[in-house]
Amino acid sequence: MRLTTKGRYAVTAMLDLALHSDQGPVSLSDISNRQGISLSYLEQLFSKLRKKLLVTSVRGPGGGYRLSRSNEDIFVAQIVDAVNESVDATGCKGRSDCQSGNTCLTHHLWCDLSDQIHDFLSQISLAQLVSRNDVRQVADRQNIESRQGGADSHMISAAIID
Amino acid sequence: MRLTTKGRYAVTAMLDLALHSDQGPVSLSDISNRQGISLSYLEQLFSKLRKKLLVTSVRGPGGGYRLSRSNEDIFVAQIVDAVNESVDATGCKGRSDCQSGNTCLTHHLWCDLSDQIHDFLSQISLAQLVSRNDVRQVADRQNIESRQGGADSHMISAAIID
DNA sequence: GTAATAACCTACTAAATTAGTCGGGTAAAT
DNA sequence: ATTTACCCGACTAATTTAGTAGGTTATTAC
Repeated sequence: MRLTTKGRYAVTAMLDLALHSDQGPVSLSDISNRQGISLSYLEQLFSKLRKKLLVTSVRGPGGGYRLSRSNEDIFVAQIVDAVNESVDATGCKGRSDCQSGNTCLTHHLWCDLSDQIHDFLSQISLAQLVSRNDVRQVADRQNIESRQGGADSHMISAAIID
Repeated sequence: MRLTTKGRYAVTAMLDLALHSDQGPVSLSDISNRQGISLSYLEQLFSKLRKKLLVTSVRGPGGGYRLSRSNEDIFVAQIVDAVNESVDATGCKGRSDCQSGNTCLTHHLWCDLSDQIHDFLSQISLAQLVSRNDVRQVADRQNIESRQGGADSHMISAAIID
């Protein structure tokens, strides 16, 4: 089971895309600025997201990425699966060969847990996240920050206050 | 969020302990043989389990480890917490400082997921696992194997068959 | 057509973590 | 006294993460 920044970044970036989808294609440098994620790293993640048909790209000036389908039809589990290989909690990827060829004592427990996590993340769509209050609040803050010049501008103000 | 072999080994070992608790203290070398986990690695894990008061130790010949309380009062979440630091899915460990001091866009989502996982694993006791059919079947196989001489004896038989 | 933009691609790298190993101790039973 | 088995710290190889670097290709604006 691995859920690290890779999966978290991917979901955050996709949510950013969903939040700004009314403004035409969103460039990775915009996402990088707003979310504080390295541009090159985003490129790697979006390469995978594109191959899994979650986004489409538009090249050239004014280009960027778009969600390949509606907000409501993209689920967190799909995004995490696209960049992590899976949210599998077993060590044997469900093959039941965890103890040198045989099923280990706790195999079924980890299968149950995997199902639990997958079900949970499969039920949450980008549309649901967009409409959440906590998400809207953070998004509003980020929009103000990025208009003032970059994701870390609050750090500078903090330094000035000090 | 990390759930790797460390946590899985710990739960497997604790379940082995629960399954053989009627036979007095269980030595780590017994667990190592039955479960195919390195002895030195088990020692590290049990050092943490002991510090978290999940097991008690008996030194000297015939010694080993015992569960510190009843089957029914030890839960999978406690075991995983004892060896991993936590099953937290956020990157900021709940501190809400995920984006250079501020809350990141998906912070609350990962909090919800963490709660979900923790609730699930908190409800499963060792006693419940011991009474599961899938666990009993694997345990029976392991008992036969270990009487025949080690956890990997089936590998040898397989080699002979080849 | 040229310059700018931004996607696309491959390869490399530093840091962290995992999953161990190794070599010694120390307490208790025979 | 010797064996058993817990206890402890340091070390290590392999893997993964997170990010960098340096380019190429497609598209738009001038």
